[in-house]
Amino acid sequence: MRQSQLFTKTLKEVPSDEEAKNAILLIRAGYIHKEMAGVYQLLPLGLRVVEKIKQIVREEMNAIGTQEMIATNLQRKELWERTGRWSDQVVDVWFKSTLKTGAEVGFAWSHEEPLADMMKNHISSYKDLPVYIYQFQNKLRNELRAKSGMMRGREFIMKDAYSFCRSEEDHTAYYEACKEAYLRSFERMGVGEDTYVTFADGGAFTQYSHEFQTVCDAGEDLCYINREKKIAINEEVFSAEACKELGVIPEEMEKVKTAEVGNIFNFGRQKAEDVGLFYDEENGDKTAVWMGSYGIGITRMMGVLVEKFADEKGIVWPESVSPYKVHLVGLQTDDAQIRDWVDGIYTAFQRRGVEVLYDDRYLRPGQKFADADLLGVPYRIVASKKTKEEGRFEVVHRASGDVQYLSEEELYTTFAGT
RNA sequence: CGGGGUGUAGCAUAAUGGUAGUGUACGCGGUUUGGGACCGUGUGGCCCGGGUUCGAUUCCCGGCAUCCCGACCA
Repeated sequence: MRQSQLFTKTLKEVPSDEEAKNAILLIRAGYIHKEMAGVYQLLPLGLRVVEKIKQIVREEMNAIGTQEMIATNLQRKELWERTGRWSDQVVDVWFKSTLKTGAEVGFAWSHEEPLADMMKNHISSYKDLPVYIYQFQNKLRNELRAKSGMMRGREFIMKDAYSFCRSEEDHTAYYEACKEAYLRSFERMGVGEDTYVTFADGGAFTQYSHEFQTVCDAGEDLCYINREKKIAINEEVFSAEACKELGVIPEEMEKVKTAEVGNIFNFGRQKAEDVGLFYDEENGDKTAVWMGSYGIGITRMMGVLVEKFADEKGIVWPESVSPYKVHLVGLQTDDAQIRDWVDGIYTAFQRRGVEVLYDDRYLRPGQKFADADLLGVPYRIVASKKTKEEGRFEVVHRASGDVQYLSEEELYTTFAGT
């Protein structure tokens, strides 16, 4: 992508209506646009990051046999009434509207009910089980108070998966596989070290549920963690008994702020019973399906990554989610000879399939470097008149600041990657 | 939903009971060119409604928006 063609502009000033570091940097760098409190448009750069995060999660979900689909945002009132969750007293984040016909509809804050109900069309026998589905979808939640930028919005992208099993054993096997898939996903996004499978309140169905909490100062949750044993307990269920059960000593637990990036739930057979999702056993018995649900906050993850890795100059993306792999910064490109030469390097990168953002603008170097730092692409490659004469390219690693000098050929072998 | 703060140009800000100044961004001309350079010039603005007043961007009331703290987050 030629930066001169990118319609987004960077901002030197900090927006006055944002306090959260993630929102400030993402807005300043032109990744997102604030539409209203807790609602952000994804601009071209932001979309690329979101797609990168999604792709990692997609690969891991596919790998454990989960099938991707997309559910609708409009939902039936009748369905939620059946499970007692239409009422605003029970679920206080509903957005609701009315069709021209007069029928009330809800906007998706979760997809548990509709997808469980939908499965009645596809699951009727034990032979049809198990089924694992997932989607990336916008969730709409009428939060009383949006805050922390991308971390807690009213409209956000979530990956939600649902499992439909015959037995508890089958369910547990998938549940564990999903747990591993999540850990691999977070590892790939660069926060494996700091992300904990956390014991949290299990709600109505089980004693504990599992959350995936990433240590992050901007997070809203408090957890007690044990770094060696890699065990974390949410403050809400932290107790002497809980510690004993998990084999840790309360005094050895470190209290940290965390952001919930994922959550997995075991519903048992209750959910299917409420919705009316039954299958025939071999002997003809009607049995409720054993269900589970599994979420990852995609856009929240984007915010968490900014919060965790950004420095005073701007965003620092983990390579796996960066909108581009290299940022080719051309200097003296107003000189036609230099420009043609740098254009050639840009084209060569593209031909080799390297995701490259090319700063071809006629600006002063300082401005281009400042923008590059703000955007946070992992490698900045400068191509200038001097580079052309000396035949070696300055390559700066955004995260560490390490500088190396490579020949043109080395550039391609290094970044074309295998 | 309770408490507090703030609404002036794309963004950030200043002053003011008599229609508003600056920075940045943007347009034009010029000097610059390895860390957000500079000179000249130009475009562009008081959240909405009501009240007080000869006159309100300014004061008062209400609304809306937004931020923060708390509550909430099955």
